[in-house]
Amino acid sequence: MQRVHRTTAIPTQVKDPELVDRRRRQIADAAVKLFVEKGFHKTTTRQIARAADISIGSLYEYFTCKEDILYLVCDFIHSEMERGVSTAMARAAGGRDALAMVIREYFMVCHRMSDFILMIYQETQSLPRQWRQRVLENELRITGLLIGVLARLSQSGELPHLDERSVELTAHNIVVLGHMWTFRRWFLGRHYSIDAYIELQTSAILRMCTGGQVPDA
Amino acid sequence: MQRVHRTTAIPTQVKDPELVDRRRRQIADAAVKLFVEKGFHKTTTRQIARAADISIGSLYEYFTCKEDILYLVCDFIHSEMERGVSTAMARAAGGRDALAMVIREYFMVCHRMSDFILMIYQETQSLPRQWRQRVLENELRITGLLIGVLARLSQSGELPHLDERSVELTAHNIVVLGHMWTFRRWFLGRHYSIDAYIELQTSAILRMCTGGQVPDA
DNA sequence: ATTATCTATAGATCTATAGATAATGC
DNA sequence: ATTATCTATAGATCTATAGATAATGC
Repeated sequence: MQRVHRTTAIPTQVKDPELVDRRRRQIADAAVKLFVEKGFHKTTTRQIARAADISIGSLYEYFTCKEDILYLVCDFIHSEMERGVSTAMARAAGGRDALAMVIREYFMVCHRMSDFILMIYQETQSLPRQWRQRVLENELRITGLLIGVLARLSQSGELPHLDERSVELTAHNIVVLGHMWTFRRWFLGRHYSIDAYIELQTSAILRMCTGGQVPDA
Repeated sequence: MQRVHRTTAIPTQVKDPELVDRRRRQIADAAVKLFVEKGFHKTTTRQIARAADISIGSLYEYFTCKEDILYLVCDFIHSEMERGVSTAMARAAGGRDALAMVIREYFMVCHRMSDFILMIYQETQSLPRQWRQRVLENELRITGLLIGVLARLSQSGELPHLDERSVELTAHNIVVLGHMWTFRRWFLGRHYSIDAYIELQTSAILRMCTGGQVPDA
């Protein structure tokens, strides 16, 4: 329902809400491919319409401007990220090596969503002020998922106790080191497999968290 | 002379090389401000010409296309970064806590160059293939400076011995955590001063490198 | 009747250049 | 003469909309 709320924030001429959802999904699916491939500014509204298999006129019944489409695309990507990270967290939570599993699962989400994450880094600036704001809030919500996990592990003693600040910053670090695989892939991908990358980064992050105090070894 | 080589790679109609350098600098200075403010695509060549205080016709005597200007701007930024990081490394090298000083100096360069680093993240994709390649090489050269420092510290025993891979990846991590201050500044800047950020990240990175084995304490 | 869709295009750009003019050096 | 600069604009977009047409439901 969160999604419905956000989607309906974009004005439309079309009355049937179910149709609006369907067409917007169809348009966003077409647009995201083009944005990833050529970037937002080099993609024309006509190309989006053609790829979505509707006319340019219809397209403008569902959006008031091109930036709307970009916002919707970003929003879909973040929903997908959040979904991915949530289930990953659930799968990994509990048990020993919980943090290592959390990191692995999160990094795999980044790996899968590589192109989309990269696109968000590049095009967020093209959004109107208010929507950029919302995209950043989405980014923060995803970081929040990791903050939650770290806080829990820190509480339960599976990690050495970290103060609130350190938990927060560590979560941001993990998030960004996951993104790093996407925006330095032109280098990393040539020298490391995703598994090697995850393994090395996981042990680095664990050292960062535990500072050598392995909790129960 | 590296710079001259690169600059002259961009074709021009103007014969006097000293004039070419001067005008291009003047144009790049104007352009970078506009690119930071509005992005590459929303900046017009006319705006650049006006801001540089030359006519649009003259501008096209020094560049063959708009992307040339972006490339030159990126190149200047990377030169400036490299200069900053080099002198920072020199200032910090040697002595105990060498790594902590290196990190501080590097992060301060990122802080100073915040807007420009962010712009490169956003606009590198807008460059033609070959020049994007060059920008990425520049990025790698800067990372190389940190690899060099880490390798030296690791050799000299100021850090625990790290294998080649770990040195390389740690350098990338430091580089990216410096960039993180620029592209998450909308959040971090509201919660941390640059000094607090550096302090927290430095201790995190040190733990990451030493894994609790403090070398001589 | 109402809703959704389409075609055709107005209107507003923006990049890059042609051709004219001014400045410089022999 | 040569080099650098300018003005004016060709030519090629591209976004967004007006107004016509088709589909749907009463």
